[in-house]
Amino acid sequence: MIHVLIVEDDPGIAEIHQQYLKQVDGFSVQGVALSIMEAKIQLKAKPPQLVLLDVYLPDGTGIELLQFIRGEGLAVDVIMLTAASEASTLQNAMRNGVFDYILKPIIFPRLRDSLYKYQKYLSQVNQRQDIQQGDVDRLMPMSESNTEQQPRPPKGIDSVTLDNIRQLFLEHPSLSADDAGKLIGSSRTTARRYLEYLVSCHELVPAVSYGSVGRPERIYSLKS
Amino acid sequence: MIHVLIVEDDPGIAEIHQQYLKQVDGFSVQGVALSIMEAKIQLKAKPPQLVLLDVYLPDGTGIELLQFIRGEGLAVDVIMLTAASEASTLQNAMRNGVFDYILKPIIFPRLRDSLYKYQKYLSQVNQRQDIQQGDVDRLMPMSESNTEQQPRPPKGIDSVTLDNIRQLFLEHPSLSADDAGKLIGSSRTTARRYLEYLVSCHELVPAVSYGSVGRPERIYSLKS
DNA sequence: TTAAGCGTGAACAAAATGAACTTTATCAAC
DNA sequence: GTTGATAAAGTTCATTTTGTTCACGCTTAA
Repeated sequence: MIHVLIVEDDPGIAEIHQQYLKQVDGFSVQGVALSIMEAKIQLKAKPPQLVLLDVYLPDGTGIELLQFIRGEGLAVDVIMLTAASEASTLQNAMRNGVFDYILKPIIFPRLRDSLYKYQKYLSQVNQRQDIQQGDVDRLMPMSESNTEQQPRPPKGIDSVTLDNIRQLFLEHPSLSADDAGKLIGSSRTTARRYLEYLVSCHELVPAVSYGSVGRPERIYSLKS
Repeated sequence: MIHVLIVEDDPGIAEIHQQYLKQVDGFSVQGVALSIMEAKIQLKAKPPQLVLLDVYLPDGTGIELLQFIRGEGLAVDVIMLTAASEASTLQNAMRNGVFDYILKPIIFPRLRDSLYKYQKYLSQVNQRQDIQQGDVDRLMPMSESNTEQQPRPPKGIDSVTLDNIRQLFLEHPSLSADDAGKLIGSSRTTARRYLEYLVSCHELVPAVSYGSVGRPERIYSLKS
């Protein structure tokens, strides 16, 4: 049984997380902390194996608590559960060895997958005294299987063309299908296919631009 | 250019690592430290982006240095390069957010892959201000499927044919599979096999050339 | 001489693209 | 409101190239 501490300032959300955990075999909620102060007390009193950690807390950030845990050398793993979508926060969390980073709103299957992976990870680490490169590669962050596998784009989408389209938005904040086609040297049809694909991935958002007469133009921009 | 600090007590091994790094585009060795003390001084003086870190050092362990780096909150990533095969050391390293963990004896392709992955990771993190779950899953440790990857040895690749293909690019900046086949007197299929192999080695990069109608041509060029 | 291994390429199947075409959303004039 | 002109979106499918398969022949070892 893996004992979990939930650190989350909103009691309603904390309750939801607790309910989620109950639905996953092999995990039990050891406690709930509504602030960093409370979390520190509970961590000292009885270290759990795993902490579900929010970033925005009343008396500091989850990253600070994470650094505290690492500083104390506690044998505790951490899964971030947070609305913090800044790349720098993610990077900071990764530097401090979080096991996973899940963005709110929490979707249960995503959390469940992560918990199962943690379970598997623990059993594999505990099983062995000594390890080999193959074991490391299976367990480690950016190893082999993890990075190289990019979710294969569907048929009709070529990864090189897709990259070309993505690159455009580094320079141009917003584009029509016609513009994009001209810029990468393809037809409007092809550009449109990729732009719509990126919209379906939630990478781009479409807007409408009205001209003086005729059907309005569809303009694509980077999301948020 | 990514600046790297090598921390390794054996000067001979340190030299080998330095040679390896020189062979990988986009990395430069900023310094070599033979002890933890030396490493701390260099880290303070001029933090590198990446540290290649051994575990067994004369005045302490690499894990201690790693914890020092995290404690100081330095914006530094770490790849462990070590003979330490205890599971607990790996676990400790992971808790402190190492990017990779490579067991000695170091095999160059394994290190190179890791460096390329780090390069890719950096560019992806820097590219965005804000992130979405999909981005996290691509960048994070245990995300997505963790099934084993095929350790594909270069079977089907003949060293003489490979050299012929490589020679072509001294004269021609970019080629299609068809061109290459004609130039070395083989079929398109064979030329393609080698070109794709070189892409997977990061020696070549593919682009697409759109014609007036029909599937576009894949054009291969030397990397950067 | 036989067997096993491996690189090759002809033939085939699948995929990505764009010209031509159809549909749709807007504006302006009535 | 209705209608017509307009401009762009959205769709189709022939075309061109990629990507894959597998039998062949060449080499090597027993």
